[in-house]
Amino acid sequence: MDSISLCVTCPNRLTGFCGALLGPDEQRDGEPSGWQRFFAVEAGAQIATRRQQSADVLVLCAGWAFRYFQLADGRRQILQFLLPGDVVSPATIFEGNYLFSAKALTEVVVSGFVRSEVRGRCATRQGVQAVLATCSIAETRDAAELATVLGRCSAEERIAYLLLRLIKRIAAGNVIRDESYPVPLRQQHIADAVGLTTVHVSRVFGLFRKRGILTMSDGILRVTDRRRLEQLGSLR
Amino acid sequence: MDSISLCVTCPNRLTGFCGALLGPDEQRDGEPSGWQRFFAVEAGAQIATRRQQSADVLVLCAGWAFRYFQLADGRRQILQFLLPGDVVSPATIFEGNYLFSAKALTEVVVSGFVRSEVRGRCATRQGVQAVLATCSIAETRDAAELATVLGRCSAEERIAYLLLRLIKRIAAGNVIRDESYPVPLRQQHIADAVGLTTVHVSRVFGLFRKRGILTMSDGILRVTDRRRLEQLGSLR
DNA sequence: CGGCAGTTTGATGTTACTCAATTTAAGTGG
DNA sequence: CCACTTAAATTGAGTAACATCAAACTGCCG
Repeated sequence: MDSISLCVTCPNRLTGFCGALLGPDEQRDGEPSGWQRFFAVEAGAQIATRRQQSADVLVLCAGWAFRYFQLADGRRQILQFLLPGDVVSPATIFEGNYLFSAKALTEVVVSGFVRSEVRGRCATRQGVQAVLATCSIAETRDAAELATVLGRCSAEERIAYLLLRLIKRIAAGNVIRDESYPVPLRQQHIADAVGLTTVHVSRVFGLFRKRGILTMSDGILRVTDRRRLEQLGSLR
Repeated sequence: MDSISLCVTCPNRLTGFCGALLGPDEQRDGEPSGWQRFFAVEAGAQIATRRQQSADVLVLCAGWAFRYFQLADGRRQILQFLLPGDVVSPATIFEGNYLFSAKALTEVVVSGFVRSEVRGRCATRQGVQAVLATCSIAETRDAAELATVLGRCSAEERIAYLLLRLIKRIAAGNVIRDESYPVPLRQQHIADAVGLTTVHVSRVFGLFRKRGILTMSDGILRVTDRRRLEQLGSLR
């Protein structure tokens, strides 16, 4: 993970965690502010490793990544896909080492905030705590929903759930036409996220294609029957 | 859920969340302090329901309960078993309504703290924030580990993991002799916690018994081969 | 053109589910 | 104390869902 001198603009810095953390005065392009650093990470590279000590709080600025938990024998569970604006590991705001590992899916730019500074602002700056609470609540809700889906839902339901969650998050930050979403995932990632094998993921995609629900190729997910997808993948 | 006038002593109030929240001056037996109420809940009764509005932050004082998420068709996933001292739903400290439902396993005593007061103390009282952070981190870690186990582990591993987690928590607050733990769970609860059917849970217990790993009857779990159990159920 | 990573497909195996019957345990009222 | 009731656990047989193994196919890049 190389530190880059070029100052990269975090496209989502005005919203979410970054937005609350940085005052409006600091949210202009310009040289790094001293307690904020930027890193470029190449596709597929490790961003963080469980139990590793971390100097700062990482926030994803550009590209896709994922948080995961790996068992001793190599099996792994992807816990969350990370999109620009997401905190790589919210727990690092309070704790020195990572609870989970994280890897880059695409080329990625990560911003690191010095932890002590972040915590200082948590105490003093108006609104940071609220954002922190919201973020922490969202994290536990997501993890618990994932557990529910993994424990109680079929392969089709799991994949439908995952894709629905993803496209909602993608749509939140982008203009979407034709129910067509950029999703830079291999079937291996989907398998690791929903607790299946790649072979079975492929079969389910085949089924979805045959039934006219969706297709996925070239990193583009095209949803052709949103209603049916939601019948399968909504938890309510 | 009846409010009880009798003042019940929360045995764990000196540790964890309650301990940090209440000052040492308030930690004596006596009449309720005005912003803290107590409720008695009978075995099997609902303590909280998802999306229900909550006036206060509930903490379990006595008995066992569990948090769960229920799907529209009745399938449910138990997310965590709650022991005395546990916050029923940590998110309620910040949010008005429950993210998850909760039910009593045994007769239970729950203590309710007025939310505004809790939040006030979060801002001012030394140490409350740290405990809150620790508690929130533990919650996400547990949920993520659960997701990993559900997504990637076999039935035997799942049950071993669940029991190991439970006995660690039980042992933390009690004197344990003979690797023998009080566990007031039906096989139905275990099934709902690890994403299996009761029939299959029964078979796995039969296997564990035959192999001399553990037995469970009359609400007592007896571990006869801790090492083998840990080989199955440890994540490291 | 060959090589490689990712996907698809088929055949077969295993794990866990379903359904149904039986046993065990725990009350409950006479 | 004992028949009766009921909930929980166990067992067996058959089935469905998903895994495993292996081969073929696709698109891409050097």
